[in-house]
Amino acid sequence: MSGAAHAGGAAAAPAAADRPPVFLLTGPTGAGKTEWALRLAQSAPVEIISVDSALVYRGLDIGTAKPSREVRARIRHHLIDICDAAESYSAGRFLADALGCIGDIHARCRVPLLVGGTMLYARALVHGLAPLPQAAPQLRRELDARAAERGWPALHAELAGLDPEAAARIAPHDRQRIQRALEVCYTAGQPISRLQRATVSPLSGWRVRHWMLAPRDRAQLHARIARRFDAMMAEGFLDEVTALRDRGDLTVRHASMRAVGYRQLWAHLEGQFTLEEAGRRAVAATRQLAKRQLTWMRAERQGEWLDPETDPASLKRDILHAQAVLGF
RNA sequence: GGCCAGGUAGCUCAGUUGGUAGAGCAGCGGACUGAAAAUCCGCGUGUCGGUGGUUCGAUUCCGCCCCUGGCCA
Repeated sequence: MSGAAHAGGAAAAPAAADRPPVFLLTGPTGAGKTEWALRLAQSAPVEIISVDSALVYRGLDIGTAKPSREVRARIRHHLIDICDAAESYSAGRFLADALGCIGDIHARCRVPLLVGGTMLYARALVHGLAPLPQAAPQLRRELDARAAERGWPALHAELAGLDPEAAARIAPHDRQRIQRALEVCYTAGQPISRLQRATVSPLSGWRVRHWMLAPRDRAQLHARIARRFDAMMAEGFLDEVTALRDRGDLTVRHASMRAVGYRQLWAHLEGQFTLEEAGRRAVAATRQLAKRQLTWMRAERQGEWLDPETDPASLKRDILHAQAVLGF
């Protein structure tokens, strides 16, 4: 794994102030992360690395609120449009990609600013990811078939026999985690719970500043989410989803088409409900996503809460100060 | 104006043969190690439209009033 080079013990790491700097900006969807990061990037020597599981897909632009080509031409962005919508990106790929980008940016004597709301990715970056086997599509299909016949609780019971520790913390109906745990047990020949103990933080050798952007109250965030969805529809979100569906090779099972908004508009195109109903559901799903993101954020003790009203320019000095370290 | 059907949680509705009520959705809290914008776990007090009456007791039965929809004038 490419992160191994940076995963050395803390004893070997240089003093905190001398470590290469990495900035991370997370927040719930609709909090204004992109806008805030761009304003900071106007005046500071940063390059942005997207921490977002949907921005990686080409063709998902309007519904993901992807920064425009013009903006990206002005300020360098990474990990956007790197996959086809039929591909399946992953936390593991993200970690390897992000670490690669960070190294490149440092080599240019610039400061990496990681921005996004995919909290699993952000956690993988800050707290690490165990060296686990990749997804095994064929095995997943087999497990799906068995679950369809016997139900997920039966597979959960099977997991309890192989890896009691993992089974104890996974709910009997949590199909995704049961499937993953069994997949790892079968392909690695070891329980996932044991392999996970080998997790190390890839950023321990670097100096991480983690900002968490969130509006003061939830109602404000909900209002922004509703407004943003209306704006997306006005920009042609439905046409975007129609075009993706017309490709013919995508289904609701693809990760890209499970994204908030895409999934609901797709269902509308399938005739499952009216456009109005699809819109209501899409907005509700977005609010639920924001709530889950806030749960991750509250659990993250190493982040600094940042009010959206904070002027990004006021943090420019922190970036410049950090950049000076790279000169050594 | 007359007749009929409704008015119960933020929304859509169920229910109580009279002992003050519960589903789905929404919302809120939580979990989270290669699908994560995913997946899963937990949380249900609301003048049962208003008001009078019958009753030990009314959201439930009766009267009147208000509101909504439909039909008839």
